[in-house]
Amino acid sequence: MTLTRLGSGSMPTVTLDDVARAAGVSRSTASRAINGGRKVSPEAQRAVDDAVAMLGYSPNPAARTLVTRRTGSIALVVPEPDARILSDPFLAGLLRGVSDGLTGTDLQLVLLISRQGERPGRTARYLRGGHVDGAIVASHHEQDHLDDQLADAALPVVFVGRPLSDSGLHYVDADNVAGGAIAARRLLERGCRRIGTVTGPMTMPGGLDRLAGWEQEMTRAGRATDAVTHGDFTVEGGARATVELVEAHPDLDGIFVASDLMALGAMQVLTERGVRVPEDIAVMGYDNLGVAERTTPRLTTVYNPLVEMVAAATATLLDMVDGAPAPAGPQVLSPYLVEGGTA
Amino acid sequence: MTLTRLGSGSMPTVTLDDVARAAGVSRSTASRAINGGRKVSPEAQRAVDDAVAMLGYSPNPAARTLVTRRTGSIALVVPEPDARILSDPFLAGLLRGVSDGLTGTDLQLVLLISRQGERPGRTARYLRGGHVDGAIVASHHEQDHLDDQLADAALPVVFVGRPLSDSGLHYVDADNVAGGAIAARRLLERGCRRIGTVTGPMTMPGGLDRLAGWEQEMTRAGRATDAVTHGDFTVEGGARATVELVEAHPDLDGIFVASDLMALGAMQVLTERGVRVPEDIAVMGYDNLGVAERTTPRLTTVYNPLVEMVAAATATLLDMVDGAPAPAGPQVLSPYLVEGGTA
DNA sequence: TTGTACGCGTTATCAT
DNA sequence: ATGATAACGCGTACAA
Repeated sequence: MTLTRLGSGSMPTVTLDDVARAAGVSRSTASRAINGGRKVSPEAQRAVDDAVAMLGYSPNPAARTLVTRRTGSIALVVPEPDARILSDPFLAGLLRGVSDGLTGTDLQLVLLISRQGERPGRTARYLRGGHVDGAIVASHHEQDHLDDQLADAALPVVFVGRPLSDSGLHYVDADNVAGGAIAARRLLERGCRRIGTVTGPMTMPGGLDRLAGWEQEMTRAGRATDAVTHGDFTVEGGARATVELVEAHPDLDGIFVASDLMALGAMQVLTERGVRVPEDIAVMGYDNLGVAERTTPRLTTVYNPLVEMVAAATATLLDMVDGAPAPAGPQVLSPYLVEGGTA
Repeated sequence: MTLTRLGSGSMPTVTLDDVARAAGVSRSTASRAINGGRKVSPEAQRAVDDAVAMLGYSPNPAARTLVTRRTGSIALVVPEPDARILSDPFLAGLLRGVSDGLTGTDLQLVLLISRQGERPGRTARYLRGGHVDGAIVASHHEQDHLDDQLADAALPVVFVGRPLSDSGLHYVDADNVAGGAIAARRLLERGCRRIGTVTGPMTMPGGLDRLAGWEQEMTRAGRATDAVTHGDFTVEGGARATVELVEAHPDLDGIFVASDLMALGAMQVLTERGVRVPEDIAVMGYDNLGVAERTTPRLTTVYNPLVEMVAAATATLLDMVDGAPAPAGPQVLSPYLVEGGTA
């Protein structure tokens, strides 16, 4: 007897029943053999395995989900795709993190990118709708209230980066305050006499915290903290804020720029103006997520352990999905200095 | 009567039956009201709407999928995460493309990143398993035989980039031959007397085609095409290949580097060696996917219309999912020159 | 160890 | 327009 493979015509969906019949056992036995394989005789097991191979059987995920209440997938939520998110190593870092965290599992990744102009609440509805077993939410903006919308959800959720409204949600974060301090310290130890900073958006925890850390360290060293301008985590924004900064404070000989992308912009405008980096002005960046490596000279920067954060978040999420209680406090990872030639 | 919201306890899964009961109609009517709303009286519609809102009802996707045979999601397959894929604007471009193509739809995106060390065929099995309604496959390497594995599948699939084994699959591509020619032409018109090229991997269609285009144009202009070295689409590889190239051909005054990342490496080593760009040697890049914008001077390059390709692929896929036949031939988009200061 | 029977939540068919 | 009722494909108590 020959097996006829139907060409492009829709395959006649081989079901568990077919497998059972072909193996000469009942559906239950076939099911057990296919899953754990517990409580099934070697012969039955073999018969089922053969039938599966023969028929090219693949369990229907929907049916399985319907009864097990497990979808086998988790969501990565990337809200508000502003310039920073979609154009940068940031996104790649996120994906590497969850990808790392998912190795060994059979879970798949559903990527939720909030498209602008879509009805608010759509993402939250999707997440609560039972499409996924859990979610990790990255870098949310202030305006979207995903944290509130998810606060009372049954769905396991882990945030990457401290949510603005601390509603008891679990999250993993990097110690951006410490990072800002590291940057300041480097410039101080380097002997800079007058140090300024270009911050990130004051609406984002990361921007705020890095500034706070810088101020702390500067103050501790008895330095002024008045040379501050604000950027938006983009190259152009960094360039603009740097021009502002140096024009307002011509005596600067060291700048902490709160992201590598902005630092890139800073280096460009400084170079254009004939300012030598680091001889005239030392520049510290932040992130080390693929940009700092590519400047000349290589940017001295602070590593923002994004991949590790996301991997940790994923690991935690997996535990929660498996029924483990959410960890008591947040996990906080430490940034560290990455040597370069600009500070 | 007050609605009691259960706190963290797992919500008692409100089903369509509950809605129907609360609305005083049958399940069928409730279902119709919730979906198209066809053949349902205004009163019934209102009653159902109210009940839905009241109960916070959300249809069970698994149950729905089970009967409709639609999952409401498509997969983006990113095989073989080598250096190029995960660390670069390439991935961001892919995601922007599908994201663009998905606007207006209720489809979600499942990201399939082949993790190395996983059983081969896993991805193909997943795709054939009915988890998604369709798939777009990007930038596959030679070694994974996803194209073969998917050739006879019932699942709608669109490739981004020409598959190596042309098995009648549908794909959308960029005209890399034309792109290579554009790069060559620019260098020729600029007055370069001796032109070389750093290619991409000779195992990838893009690498091969860009070289072919360059050779075509050079030959047409009566120039030699012997100054060729091979890179791997990475910064380091580009730097290495460039050194090789200029050492073997000291008379070069123009180089076409087949990717911006490699061009970045090229500019770095050239600068280190005291070679001025573009005065001594003009440099043409390729891609314009986020790297060229950030070099100083800005790289002159050829735009590889990745986002448009993926968006087109997604659009085609959506049609196919909706039952439309696969287009006859491949869609091919055209690259174009992007001005910069290096050539 | 194996099989029987039921339930998961929805949509689709077909009378009414 | 509405309402029974039958699938959809699978896991799993429970009984044997």
